[in-house]
Amino acid sequence: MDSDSGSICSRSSSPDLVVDDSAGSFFSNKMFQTYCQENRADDDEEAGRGRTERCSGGGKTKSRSEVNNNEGQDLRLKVNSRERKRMHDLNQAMDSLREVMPYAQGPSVRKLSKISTLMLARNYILMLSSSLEEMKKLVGDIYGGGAAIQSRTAAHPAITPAAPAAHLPLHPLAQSLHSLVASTPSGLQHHAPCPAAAQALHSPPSAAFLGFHASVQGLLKDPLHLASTYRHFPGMPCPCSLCQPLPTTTSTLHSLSMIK
DNA sequence: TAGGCCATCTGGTCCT
DNA sequence: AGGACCAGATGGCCTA
Repeated sequence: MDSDSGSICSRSSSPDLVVDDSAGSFFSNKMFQTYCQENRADDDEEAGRGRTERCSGGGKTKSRSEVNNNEGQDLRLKVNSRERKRMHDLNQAMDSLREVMPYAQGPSVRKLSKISTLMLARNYILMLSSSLEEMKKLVGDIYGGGAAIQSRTAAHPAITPAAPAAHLPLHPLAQSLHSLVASTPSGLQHHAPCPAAAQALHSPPSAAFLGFHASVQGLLKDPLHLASTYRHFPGMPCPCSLCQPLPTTTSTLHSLSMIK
């Protein structure tokens, strides 16, 4: 009935957002489409009837007030439908964000709440950023002196720049990266409760190098109850609030203040 | 049963 | 004027 209702699930208000329909998020796409098909008609009709009296002219000529009433009603329905669709788009975006977050996804794991998803994503980005910075430093340390490497390779032709790791002790970050690369997709299934088991699974040097402080972790509260729903990847830095690095920078201080 | 989370409606504000 | 965005209110569902 509503002219707008047919397009509820079809268009995204954010054109640059790509949502993968094949991905198996909880309330994304399939469930939502089913929901739309089942409730579309009822929603719009009930929404109108529930709040504003519907004028049933019964085929007779409608008075001006009735026409205005119907127009206002239609407008209200259209606005409601748009708002509903906007929120659905927002939820789809939230689902697509959940899909790329490092937490267990499946029928047996409860979906992250919106606030948890956002805060987890923020912590994850911060963690990746710091890891990237550390990696840059590491690369700078290893390859920084190009001349030094040249002279080294000249003195020892067997040592090539392509294979420095074979002769240098692995940096802790490199170790953690190795474990990252080595983790298979099946390894992406979380299996360790936070944070003690995660600490046991992390190789101690890499965990320490990435700034995870178990003694402090134990003291931190988890206001979002992430620990109950969030499980950790083996060998992977954890972005959850329990495993956050110490607030040594202003950004992390901000993150802590954001956690209330 | 209380509290958390969510979907929806609604009115207001801002922008094009 | 119409649409997007936002926040408050409300009610339903689920879990501890």
